[in-house]
Amino acid sequence: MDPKGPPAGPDPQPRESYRHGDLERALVGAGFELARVGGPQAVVLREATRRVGVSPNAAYRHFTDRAALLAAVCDMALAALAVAIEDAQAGVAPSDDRGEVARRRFLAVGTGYVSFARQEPGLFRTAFSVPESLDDSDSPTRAGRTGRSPFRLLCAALDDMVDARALAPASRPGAELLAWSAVHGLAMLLIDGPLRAVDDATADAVTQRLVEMVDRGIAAGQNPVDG
Amino acid sequence: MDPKGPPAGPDPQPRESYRHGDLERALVGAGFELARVGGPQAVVLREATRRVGVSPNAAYRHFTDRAALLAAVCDMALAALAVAIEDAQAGVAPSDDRGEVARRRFLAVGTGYVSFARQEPGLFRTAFSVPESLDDSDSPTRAGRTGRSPFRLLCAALDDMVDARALAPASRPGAELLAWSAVHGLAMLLIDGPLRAVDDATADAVTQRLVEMVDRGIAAGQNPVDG
DNA sequence: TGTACATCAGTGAACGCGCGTTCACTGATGTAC
DNA sequence: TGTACATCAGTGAACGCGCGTTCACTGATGTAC
Repeated sequence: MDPKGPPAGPDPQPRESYRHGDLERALVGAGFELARVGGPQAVVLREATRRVGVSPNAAYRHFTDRAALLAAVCDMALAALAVAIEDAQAGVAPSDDRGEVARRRFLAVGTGYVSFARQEPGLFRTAFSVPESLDDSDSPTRAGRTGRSPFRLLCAALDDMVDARALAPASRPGAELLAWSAVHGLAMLLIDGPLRAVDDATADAVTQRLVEMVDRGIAAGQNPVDG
Repeated sequence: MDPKGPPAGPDPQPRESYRHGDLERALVGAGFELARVGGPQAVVLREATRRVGVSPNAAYRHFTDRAALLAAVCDMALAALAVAIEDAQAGVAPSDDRGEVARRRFLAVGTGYVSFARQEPGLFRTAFSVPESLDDSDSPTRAGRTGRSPFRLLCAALDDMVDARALAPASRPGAELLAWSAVHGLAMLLIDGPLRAVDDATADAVTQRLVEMVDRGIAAGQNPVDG
């Protein structure tokens, strides 16, 4: 509740709010909680300062404006998504069949993605609220434990499938966009759209079918994949 | 610019704004234009009344609050999307191969959907901004020329494929969700996401690949489709 | 056909709200001597 | 080790904005007699 900053002062009693210590990080954290509950719209500069116990204008020492704060929160949400994907991938059982492992790790990107969207819809919406190119998305602030952004995790999984001969090299270019579209669309329909009311079991079943559809359909038409 | 209402008055000069005639429709129309430019957030009640040339509170004669106006605009956006899909389907060349026609009409749902999203991103976002179940989406205000909502057009296209033996009956249940997810996700990535900067040719190519992926992948794994 | 009247779609003014942002300031901190 | 001082992260008050919404009202319209 009261995390000490790096310079561990010899001061036992709370120093009120003056000279906060790490206000920037605290504001991003407060914004992250706001985003978790209410999505990007809920990331209100004044409310973030209120929660940290600081006057509204103090935020301007660390962010040029509200958009800069939101961008920082967005990066944090992307990092949380990346961790969720990594966790899902970590659950893939090892096997001697290298191709099968690569395929399962690829499917885990999709299931982890959708499951994060369902568990943290506010963060998910926030992660995609700042319209920036995700091509240069390898900023460490947007990455998970392996230092990869969600997009890079997807690309790596596809590359591994090619390496393991579970996907024809001819099918690889652009495949990340197809897979991403499918999974992203399902996530949106589940959290904001007509499927937002379905129970977990149904959502899981649809997700499973979807990632299998992608797996089947991603192979280029004229080049059947060697299994 | 000055469309006469149904009761064609014998009054040649504009009657200013008093007794508007069809203020409800005019407000929805103004809201529609606002949504077209700026999405659901831009549907501001005061701005709509301003454009119609009426005092802000006049809107409350026809809508209980802003949310009601937005819902009406949302329905209109859904109807516009339905028309776009119908137009795309109308472009499918006739053929003796009934299965091929059914498949092409199915693919046209996807291409029409994505192309509408690209051409009218504000309306597209607005169409999905009001979180309501789309299962009961056959309200005429949300339908296109054939009286079907976008979701119903998709379902009908899939049903036709089954009828024409272009899709195995076992693959039909739930297929609409898989197809919709893929196409919806691509639309979102193209208008709000990392693909918003790509040129038309690239967008069309990715769209084409995506709908083909869906077409290939939608067949249930254990039941290969007879084609 | 003419008149009295109820209806109700509009007006004009005002409200409270919370926002983002700016201003001049204050006082604890760390450094140079 | 002690002191003067520059730095700069915070304060407190205020701004203008545009929003959604409510109030008491007004006056054109259509209807009953």
